[in-house]
Order: sequence, then structure tokens, then C-alpha cells
Amino acid sequence: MRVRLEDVARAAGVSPKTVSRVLNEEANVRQLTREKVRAAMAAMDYRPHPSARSLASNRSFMVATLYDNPSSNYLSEIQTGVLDACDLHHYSMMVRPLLVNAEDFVERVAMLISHHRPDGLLLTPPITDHQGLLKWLGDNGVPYASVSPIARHRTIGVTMDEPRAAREMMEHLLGLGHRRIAHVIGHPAHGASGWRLAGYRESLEKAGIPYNPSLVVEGDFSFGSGVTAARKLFSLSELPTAVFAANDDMAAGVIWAAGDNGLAVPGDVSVCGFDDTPISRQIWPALTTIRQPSREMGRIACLQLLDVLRGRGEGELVQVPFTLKVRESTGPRRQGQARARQRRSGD
Amino acid sequence: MRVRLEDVARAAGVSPKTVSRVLNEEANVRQLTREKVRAAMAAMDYRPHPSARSLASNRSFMVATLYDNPSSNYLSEIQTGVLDACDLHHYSMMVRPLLVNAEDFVERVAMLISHHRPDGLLLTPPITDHQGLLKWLGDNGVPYASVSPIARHRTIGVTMDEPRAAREMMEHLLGLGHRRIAHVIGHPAHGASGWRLAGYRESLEKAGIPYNPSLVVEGDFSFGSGVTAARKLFSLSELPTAVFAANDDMAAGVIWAAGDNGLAVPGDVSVCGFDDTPISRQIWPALTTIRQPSREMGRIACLQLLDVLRGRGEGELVQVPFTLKVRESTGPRRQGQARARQRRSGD
DNA sequence: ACGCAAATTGACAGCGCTGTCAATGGCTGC
DNA sequence: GCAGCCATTGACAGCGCTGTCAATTTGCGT
Repeated sequence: MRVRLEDVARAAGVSPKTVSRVLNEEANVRQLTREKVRAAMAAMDYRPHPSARSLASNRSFMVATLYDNPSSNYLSEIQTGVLDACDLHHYSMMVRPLLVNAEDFVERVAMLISHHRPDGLLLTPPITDHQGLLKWLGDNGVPYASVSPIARHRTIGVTMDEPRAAREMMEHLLGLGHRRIAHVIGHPAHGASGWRLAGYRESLEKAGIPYNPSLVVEGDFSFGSGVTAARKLFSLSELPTAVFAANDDMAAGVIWAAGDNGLAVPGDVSVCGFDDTPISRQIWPALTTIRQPSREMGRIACLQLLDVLRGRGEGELVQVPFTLKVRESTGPRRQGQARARQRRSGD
Repeated sequence: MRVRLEDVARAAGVSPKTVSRVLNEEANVRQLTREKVRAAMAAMDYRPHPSARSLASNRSFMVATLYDNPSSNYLSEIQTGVLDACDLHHYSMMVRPLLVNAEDFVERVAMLISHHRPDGLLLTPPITDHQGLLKWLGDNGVPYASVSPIARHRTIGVTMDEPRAAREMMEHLLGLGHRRIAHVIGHPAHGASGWRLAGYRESLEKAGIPYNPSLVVEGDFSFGSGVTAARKLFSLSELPTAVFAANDDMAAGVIWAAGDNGLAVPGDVSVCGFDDTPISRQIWPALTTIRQPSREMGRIACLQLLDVLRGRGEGELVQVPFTLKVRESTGPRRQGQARARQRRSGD
């Protein structure tokens, strides 16, 4: 049979309850006692039985990460970060893919909770901003932390200063001499889309360039939507000299469409993305983009949640720094005006 | 307070133990009784308490998915499939990234097990073939199922007929008239690399084309290694007219390098990959590749494991079908010989 | 040295379920 | 109709831990 708490107690010459106190890092245990117990635990290689702990304390020591996001790279980074934080405090994590637009979305989350009883939830975009869910969680007292939520009021988790990142990207383009800069908006349900657009507009304004609605087209964060958006842009009578796409996948789509239209990148048109996902280095030319520390963000969001769950405070909304990664897809504005050709076929 | 098993028992007019029997689908409960209990459960919306079940039965109703794989797309598919299967039988899943080459790899798995006590493990490549781990799991009686293991003897889980898929890809290239076909091998620790190479060689042999070692270069499944491999191939005095890369990322690297060397794809050289990951549609030209039903494979592997855990049999090694996806990156062999130029710069 | 509050420790009864084993009921063959 | 046997059901004692609350010890002021 494996070592139980009772065995540790006997070895340390204290009561089981005291061992339990040490295990749970409770206050009001004398330093000397604490050390004795810790030593006994280590010597016997004691591992508390999670189910027994859960049953007695009515907590599961588990958090659930909820997602509805097509970007597996982003998610796996977040997930890894969350696991980092969980390991730190001996929590476990479950993951749950959901359809945020499903009729029974909130109900499904409710079922998840009643089945698996996580102590708290980690929400990722776009679930972070599903009002129905947030209300339900509030009403039912379910603790949660968010990664990059739109609404920052009374929310704990992690965010990045997205508008500032977008402005920094715009400054890079403006610095290269670009004035006719297009923007491909992301999926409307994601807060990131709005912030990045806001940064784009603010930078234009600051640079004294009038906002031109025909240079701003909607996408949905997918490669295909980038292609579609770019086709619109490249069919304008006066082409943009730079395209700022709200994420890397769409930027890749823009580059694809540029090639398809006989436009060289960055010769004829500069293209940049956002997120620094692997695709940014897997295409040619490699994408200029903004690096988001996703794993770190997952970790921090989870730590905020765990602070709450462990009764270590209220948790807060932490803001993390970003990095502009300048690669080959952006370059100086070139003098003559480029012309798009119809569509290139087989070559 | 929530509904407990005892409440259901009272409502159904039976003993708690009988409700437990129905809950666990045990034999030797009269049909009528079973129905009464089921009705009461449904009426009261009863959810068994996982920790209580675990504590009493000494099972966790949880499986752990172990991975050390850089491809988040592949993994997230597998993970989703595993979750599908878990949901079906009310199991939960935890995920664990690991470094298969770490000194303490097996020890870490042992710690994972003693901490979280999963009932079984799901192994993904390349962990599926870590002999040290497999031995340890065997010695300690830990049930596991594998996704695409190399060794198929006495292993349960799921595989695909990879050599046959590779042969089918080769037949596609041969059918397009290619004779000088190169192969970029995958990471040596993955069984897939060997199988795909084997299929390549078998097809050449069958077509009566001698094996040319200079056309076979090693990669490691990464984009960068595809670029490096392609540079070697494109520096040969006689270029290959087609390159069969062992996965999509490397194929994308080959296409990148082709562009970099002034070679048109598929005009000068056809390129194909394997796995049908999103990148295959995110590059231009879109990749001809082999689609592996990863999600389904995750689901099936997990179902085999659950069969064992639930005492429903021994589990087996299931083989799933693949699909050849012909896209734009492969085309007929062209007559004249292409010449690579040194390296293209800014354009 | 003494009294008192605060800090520390322990006794005990579950948490909600299942394993074990005994008790009951129903059915068989003669 | 009855012994014998299997199918079905239930009683009960935990599984390994923590919450509650009471008992004990410690520290401090005077």
C-alpha cells in the first residue's frame, strides 16, 4: 500500500491534521513542526491522494481551459503556459473545446462544471467576451480568469497593450515611408480585432493621414479571408503600398494573393501580420509581425486564477509586453506605382 | 446540497449499492430495477461525484495524453479526438508535454502518474516508441494505448498504413512522368519517417528505378530542415524533378527553397508533403499531400484504452484509412532540364 | 510568578461513493 | 412440493483526507 497522510503523521510524531495543515500551507503551524513534517513527507516520498483531498475539502484542485479558437498554435502555447502554472501549485488542468455560437453554449459549460467540477475556469478569446457565459459564471459564483478579454472591468487574467502594439507596427510602416497603408480586420467577435483597428486609426491620425475606408477590409483571422481581402485591395485603382493584417494567417493570405497578382513582397507591397505564429517564418518572405508571449500569458492568467482559488488574494489583470519582429515582408516604399496583373496561372 | 446517490436510491426505492451498480453498468441487476433507477437518476438530474467515485473505487476515471511533438496542429487534432472518446464514457483527460530526450523522462512520467493517478496513458509519437518508458509501463502494469507506434507487437491503439500511403503518393508522382524523385526523410525518432522512406523505396523498386542515395536527404520534420535539405538537392548537377517530403512543414520548406533558387513549383519541380496540416493550404502553391484522419485516430486510440480500463476486452491496434489530396504543388514532369540560380535576393 | 489571549495541536466525524460478503428471492429438476 | 443453486439485492465498513471545535501550549504584560 502506498504512503498515506496518517503514515507521515506517525513518522513525524504529530496528528494527521497537522500534516494536513502543512500540506495545505495553512498558517498557525510552528516552524519547527512544519519542518519535521516536511522532512517526513520527503523521506517517505508522500503523495497526497487527489480524490481524497477533493472529497474531503470539496475542491477538485483542477482548472478547465475553455476554447473555441481555430488557431492551434496559439492555443497550444496558452495551454502549455497554463500547465506551467498548474504544476507550480499541484493543480491539474482539463481542456474543453466549445462552440461559442452554439445554441446551448452556456448550458454545455454548466454541464462541464457539474460533471467535472473544476475549481475555476480559464477563458480564451472569443469565449472571454460571451456575455451570457460571464453572467452565468457570476451568478453561480464560478471563479474564472481571462486571456485577452475585451472588457477589462472587474476581470482578472492577462492582456497585452494591443492598440500600442498596433501603433508600433504602424510606426514601423510609416518609418519606411508608407502612407497608403491598408488594414485587414480580424474576426469581429475577438476583442483583438477592435484593438488592432483602433491602433491603426490612431497612428494614421497622429501621422496626419486621413482615414480611407476603402483601404480597410474585413477578414476573420483565417488565411482564406486574407486572400479575399487582399484581392479587394489589389483591385483598387490605386494600390496600397503596405498592408497591415490583424494576424499572421491573414497576412500569409495577403502575400499569397500578392504573388497571385504578380506583386512582389516587399518590393511592390509590404505586408505585416500580428502574433508571430510559426507560419510567419514558414512563408516567403518571412513576416514582419508582433510577438505576443502567449505561453507566458497562459501562465499568468492561470496564476491569477490560482491566487483566487487558493485564497491568496483577488487576482488582477496583468499586462504583458510585446515585441515587434521585423522580418523580410516589409520594406521601404518604392517610388513608381505597382500594377497588379489579372491572376497568374500555372506559371 | 446537490443530489447524491443516496437520494436517488431513496427515490427509486432501492439500496444505494443498487444505484451504484446501475451507474457502473454492472451485470446482475434486473431490467426492471435498472429502469427504475435510471428514471430516478434522470428525474433528479443526478451527477455522480467524481472524487467520491475515485476514492472508493481506487480509479480516477481519467486518462493522460503524453506528447513531445512540435506540431500543434497534429496534436490538437489528436487531443480533440481523445476528448471525443472520453466524453463518450464520462472520463476526463489531462495533457502533459514532455521532453522525450530528457535524462529523467521516465521518472517524470512516473511522477505524473503518482501525482495525478490517471487510469491509463495515451502515447503519441515519438513517445510511443521510447523503449525505456514502454518497459517501465509494462513492469508497473500501467495500461496505455498508442497513436502510430512503430512496434506493433502486443500494442493497442491506432495506426495508418503509412508505407502504402507513401507508395500511393509515389504512384501519383510516377504517373505524372517523374523518374528523378527525391525524398526528404523525417525525424529519425519517429516511426513515420521510416515507413514513409520504406514506401518511397518500394515504389522506386517496383517502377524499376534504381535507388539513388544522393536524392535522399535527412530532415527532422521542421520547416527549416526542409529548406536545408532542398538546398542540398538543388545544388546537385542534375536536379530532381519531384521532391517527396515526409511531412508538410518540410515540403513547405522545400517550396520556399525552390522559390529562393528561382525554381517554379510545380513547373520546374513538383513538391509533395504528408499529413495535410493547415500549412498545406496556407502556402502557394497548395500542397499535394496525404490526409491522415488525426482526430479520428485520437478517438480510436482512446476508445481502445477505455475498453481495457472498463474491462471490456483487451483492446486492439486499429488501422485507419488515408486519402491522397492532389493540389497544385505537383504537376507533369516538364521536358527541358531546369537550372537553379544562385539565390534570389530582395527581388 | 500569574493571568489571559493568542497560537498551536489534536480528536473526531464525515465527504459520497464502492468492495465485500451476507441475505433474500426465484427458478430448476426430480 | 422441496432441496439446491444462481441471480439479485442490501448492510456495512471503509477509501484518505479535511472541517469543526475543543484541548493544550506558548508568549506577554505586570
